[in-house]
Amino acid sequence: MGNPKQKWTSEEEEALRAGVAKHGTGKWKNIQKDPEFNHFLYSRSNIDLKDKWRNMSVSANGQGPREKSRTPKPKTNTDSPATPLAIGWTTPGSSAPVVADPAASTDVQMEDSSKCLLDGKTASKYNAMIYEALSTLKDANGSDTSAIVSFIEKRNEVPPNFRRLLSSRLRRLVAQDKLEKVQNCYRLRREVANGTKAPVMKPKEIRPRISQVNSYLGGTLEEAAVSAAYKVAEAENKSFVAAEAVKEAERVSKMAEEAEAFLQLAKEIYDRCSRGEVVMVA
DNA sequence: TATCGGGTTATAG
DNA sequence: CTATAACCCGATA
Repeated sequence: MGNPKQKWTSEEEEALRAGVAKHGTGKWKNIQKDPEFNHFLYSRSNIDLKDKWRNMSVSANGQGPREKSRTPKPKTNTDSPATPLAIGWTTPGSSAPVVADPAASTDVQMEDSSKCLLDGKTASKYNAMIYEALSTLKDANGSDTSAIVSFIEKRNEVPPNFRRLLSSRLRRLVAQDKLEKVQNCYRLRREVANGTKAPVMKPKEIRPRISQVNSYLGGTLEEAAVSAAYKVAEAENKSFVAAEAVKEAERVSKMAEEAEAFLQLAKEIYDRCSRGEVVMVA
């Protein structure tokens, strides 16, 4: 009766992946409680996390462990091309060298203005910091930029132009209805009472992109496997290494989504510049 | 209590 | 119909 089966959003999947990378597999309750991920996973139980992780592992493996003896699928796998791709993973809080991405062609046609913007990984890292900050300093009216900056600066090493960077992120999140802005303060916005689903965007929109990206990469397994192995080192799970490598592919699709939004921001800045306004871009 | 693995139901193709 | 994703349940430490 009251079970319309709530599908997992990509934000939730991302949070789960990050959580596993941070805490390790099996620490489902820890991940769920972690303030860094709770904002995404508050509506999921630790059991849900476990089940979801199992499902993701299965689909990443091609076939699998979770199948007794059904129709054997001699599916001709779609792995052939090889495109160089660098994958760098940094857990929030530790400063590790982030490998610069080779100007991922996200198919968006625009003359220039591809530089000076964040890549997907960095962006979601900052997003996580923002959520952590806002959920920790629980201010009913929200927190202003300065408060957020100082909170994050206390816990993480941040670049010198971080304040400006943060402003961009905040504006982005507000535009996505993830945050609420009242006067100069920002505060979390959790979507309550989701009848069938209250998505800010339909997953159908980005699905095609995923296949697009999937074909874009392919022979990145060497690089990906290395970083993936590092990522789940504490999880010491042998079969998951390959699975994680594939997971990185889906992560790239997030980048496409982010890039799209950044374009919007860039446009805005360009707009203001052409209007004679002086905009500093660090 | 949290985790795990098998089982069940809902949904997409 | 089948295959898969989300959810459920009992066993176990």
